[in-house]
Amino acid sequence: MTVKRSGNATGLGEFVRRQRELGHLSVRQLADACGISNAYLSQIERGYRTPSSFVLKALADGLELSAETLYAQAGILDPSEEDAGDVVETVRRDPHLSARQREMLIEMYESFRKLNDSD
Amino acid sequence: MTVKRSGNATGLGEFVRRQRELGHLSVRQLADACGISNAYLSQIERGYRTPSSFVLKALADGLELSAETLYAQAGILDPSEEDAGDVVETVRRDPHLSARQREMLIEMYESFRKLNDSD
DNA sequence: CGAGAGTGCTTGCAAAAGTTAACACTTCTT
DNA sequence: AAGAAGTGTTAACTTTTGCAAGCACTCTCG
Repeated sequence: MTVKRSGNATGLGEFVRRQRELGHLSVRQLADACGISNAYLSQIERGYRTPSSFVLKALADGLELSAETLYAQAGILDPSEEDAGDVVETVRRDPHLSARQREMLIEMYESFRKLNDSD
Repeated sequence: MTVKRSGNATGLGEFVRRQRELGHLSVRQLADACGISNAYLSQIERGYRTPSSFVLKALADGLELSAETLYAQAGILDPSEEDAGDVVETVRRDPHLSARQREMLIEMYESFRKLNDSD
């Protein structure tokens, strides 16, 4: 195969592992939720295997995040196509919220970020 | 693998073939453009093979359509997930949050919206 | 008529994906 | 202390992916 492969495979694995740990799931729990074997998930997380589209999709579902995010992490979707967007900016621009509500959401978001960083 | 597979695999193949013919490309031409073998492309189009994420991405590029479109055809991406923009989507895509944190933010956001609507 | 060159398709194989069954380790229970 | 149950990982295996090489066919051209 001439197609570029596995350039970001490790990045994907690390991302999956981080997401799994943030959700306090064991390898077996997530693997079961995804319908794949725990051994395989372990290998994916450590960059020894490159999951297929279907497994990637199942992982996204199991981790409860959008498939785009995972695909972007895998280096499959162009950044321009996925563009995760900045939560803070999007909240600021939302015309349906009051100023106070915006503030609360942003504060909540940032406290989550801070929490996760200190893990 | 227990993950649902190849449900739409044939649909994908037919779609690729249609797109290729619309572009007046031969199997070999598209295969070359995608960096895959013509034999393999032929099998994909007739539903005998399920292309990996990387090949799918290459096919999208070769056919000059967005990866989302192809992934949707493959039954991998939900069509609803295709457009970005609002707060909920942005939160769902944020790679730095845990599943629970995402849920909390979204719930908070939606309760705000509901509150505001009833004014 | 041939000889190229174009079309899609089949075959056989190497390499990668993915599974089952174990392993070594920790933690909790009795 | 020992056993049960949880953690992640390894090894050996089967299945699928993806390719190189070649097949059969059509069309064009000298």
